[in-house]
Amino acid sequence: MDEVAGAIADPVRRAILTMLRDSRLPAGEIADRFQISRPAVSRHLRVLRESGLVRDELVGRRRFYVLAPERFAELVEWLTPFVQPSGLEHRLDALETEVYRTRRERRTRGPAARAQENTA
Amino acid sequence: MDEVAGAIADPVRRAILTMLRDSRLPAGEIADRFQISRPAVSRHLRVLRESGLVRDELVGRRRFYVLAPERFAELVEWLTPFVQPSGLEHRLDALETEVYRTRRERRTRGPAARAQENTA
DNA sequence: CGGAAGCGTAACCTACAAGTTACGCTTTCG
DNA sequence: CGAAAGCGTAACTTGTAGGTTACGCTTCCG
Repeated sequence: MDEVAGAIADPVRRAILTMLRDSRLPAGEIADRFQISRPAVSRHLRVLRESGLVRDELVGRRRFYVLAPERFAELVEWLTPFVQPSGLEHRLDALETEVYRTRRERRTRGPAARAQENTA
Repeated sequence: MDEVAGAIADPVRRAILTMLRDSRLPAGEIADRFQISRPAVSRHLRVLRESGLVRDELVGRRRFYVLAPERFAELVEWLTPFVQPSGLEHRLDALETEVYRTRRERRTRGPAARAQENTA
């Protein structure tokens, strides 16, 4: 829990997580999107890995990073009691949005399409 | 947003927030519950204040701290897209729990009771 | 087989977060 | 009015997070 909160506290790591929301990415491609050096990004990736927020998949000489959604829920559940009752509406809206997004993506790219992406 | 995430990353500050969930507290009483020195706690309180997660209310020579729920929602909304679809159930459960908790508290202590507490 | 591609790690530097002690400003009250 | 209560702030110390460069290990491919 402490690790998760700490991991999310850094803006670079939050940006990485946002990138991975769209698709899995190899370490090099992630590093290219930042101004900081590749080793610096590599360590951010390690922090994310150790916090359990991402997994890595080795493919040849590349290492792909993938979101590991499980741990996110912890933090959300910790935060829930603090959200003001009037904020519940917004949260339900967000939930709804998310449900639609998930459905749309499942239509767009089925499980089969997943094997095709990121093979450049 | 960065401030909020950073504020929550610290275990002491999370503990303070949890305390304030039950009732508002004066700075001294908060400090007493930790092993670290009072000035240290005082700075944690400042961080929380500047991040907008808490407000302070001056009463005589005491300074009470109160939760300011608004900012919490930001973080929750940022996290929402990452929570796995199967996690939605858990989140809805948490929501339900929270709703009941809120209702129970509103029954137990009405708005009138609020003026009575923490007047020791 | 040898060089390049792709990453991680080690060693080092620097800035900052978080702790401590000392101090000063209001407010309360005998 | 003066002392104590209640907090915040300043100044200082120290561990660690995050950046850089240098290096080494696999994997791919001409």
